[in-house]
Amino acid sequence: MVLDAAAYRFCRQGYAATTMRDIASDAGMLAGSLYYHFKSKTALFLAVHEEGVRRIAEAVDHAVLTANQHDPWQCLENGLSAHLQSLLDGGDYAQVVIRDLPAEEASLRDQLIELRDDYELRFRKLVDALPLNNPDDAGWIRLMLLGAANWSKTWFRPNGASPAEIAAHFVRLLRNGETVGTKS
Amino acid sequence: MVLDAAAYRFCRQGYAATTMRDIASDAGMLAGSLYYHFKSKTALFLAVHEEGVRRIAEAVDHAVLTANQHDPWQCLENGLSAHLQSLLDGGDYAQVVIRDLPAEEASLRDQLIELRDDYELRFRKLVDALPLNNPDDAGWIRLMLLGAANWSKTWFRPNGASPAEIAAHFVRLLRNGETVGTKS
DNA sequence: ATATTAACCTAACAAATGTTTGTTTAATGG
DNA sequence: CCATTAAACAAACATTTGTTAGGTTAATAT
Repeated sequence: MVLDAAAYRFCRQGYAATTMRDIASDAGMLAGSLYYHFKSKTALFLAVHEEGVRRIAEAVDHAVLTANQHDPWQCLENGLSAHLQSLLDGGDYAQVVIRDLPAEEASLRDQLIELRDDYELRFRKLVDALPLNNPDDAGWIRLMLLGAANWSKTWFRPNGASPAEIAAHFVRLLRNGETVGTKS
Repeated sequence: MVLDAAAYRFCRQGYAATTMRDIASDAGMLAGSLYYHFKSKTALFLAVHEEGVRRIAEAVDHAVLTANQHDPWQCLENGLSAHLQSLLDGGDYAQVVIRDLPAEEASLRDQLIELRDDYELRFRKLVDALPLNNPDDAGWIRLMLLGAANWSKTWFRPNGASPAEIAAHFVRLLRNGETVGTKS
């Protein structure tokens, strides 16, 4: 399928380094034929990006819903685990969302950033639900977790720790220092 | 200067989207003239990258040396602060190191990754010097801090928290949970 | 004064780029 | 069986790309 081929290439080469002929070749057709499905290269990239955000969001929402609702830290860990899983072995679509945004057209850039912000709103909620010693730390915890998670694609190796394990470690390190004094 | 112009463009547009004519124009000359100074586009990029690593490494080394040598956490925070400062308001060179690596030529990629690994060795040492409850956490702490730091260029705003403040928050959140029980 | 060299220009090169146009094929519905 | 439409092709288009080759200028050293 065309979108799959585009995701494959955009994921590995980035936007600028990917040519319409690359994508067409992978999809088993010629470059011109792509314009029957998408009206431009940027439109094709936007479609891949949207599908990527949709998939990650779906995975995270599902993971959070089925989490232990009585432990906000566990909810957060489940969400982060789903985020990492989508990113690290969730196929090409998810990684395109994290890769470099094409800086050329400002309007496209703004659209992509808006998509990403909408998505990250989920983690804002998850972190705000935590019982923190200092509620002002919520923002820092969110930035730390998402940053560390998104950067993990640079050092992740399939034979190392699994996405779920990584999420557990990250959340645990922050939880130890922020657990409120309710030893029940 | 040619290298400055290259850093400027590579930083903002990435490798593939930057043309030799872009760089030449900013440097006040024509595209062909660049080949007097550098033998190819990749050589030019490599030079920018090397200079970027050199600058960050220098900043971090200096910050760690002048830190309070009796507090490993403070040393780490100073190092991270210098790292963030280089990245966020340290000019274009530093950011090129963090931006996307050109995936095209594998040999170039490997060279760049090696440069980055050499640099990150400093933080491996800084984290290994920490008095941790569980020494196995050293690796996770390093990955978390560097990941969160490198990702900060996507959300950093000059009118918000300063690089030094960001570093302090990040280190504090981890320190609270990992302080060994020596209350002296 | 002459030779040398650094630094840049001019002009072109072949290849690659996103995109358009007109045409063909294959499937589908009446 | 025929009309319609989806989906692809073939071939070109105008630019843009990295790169090369040879010429020009100004400074420097001998």
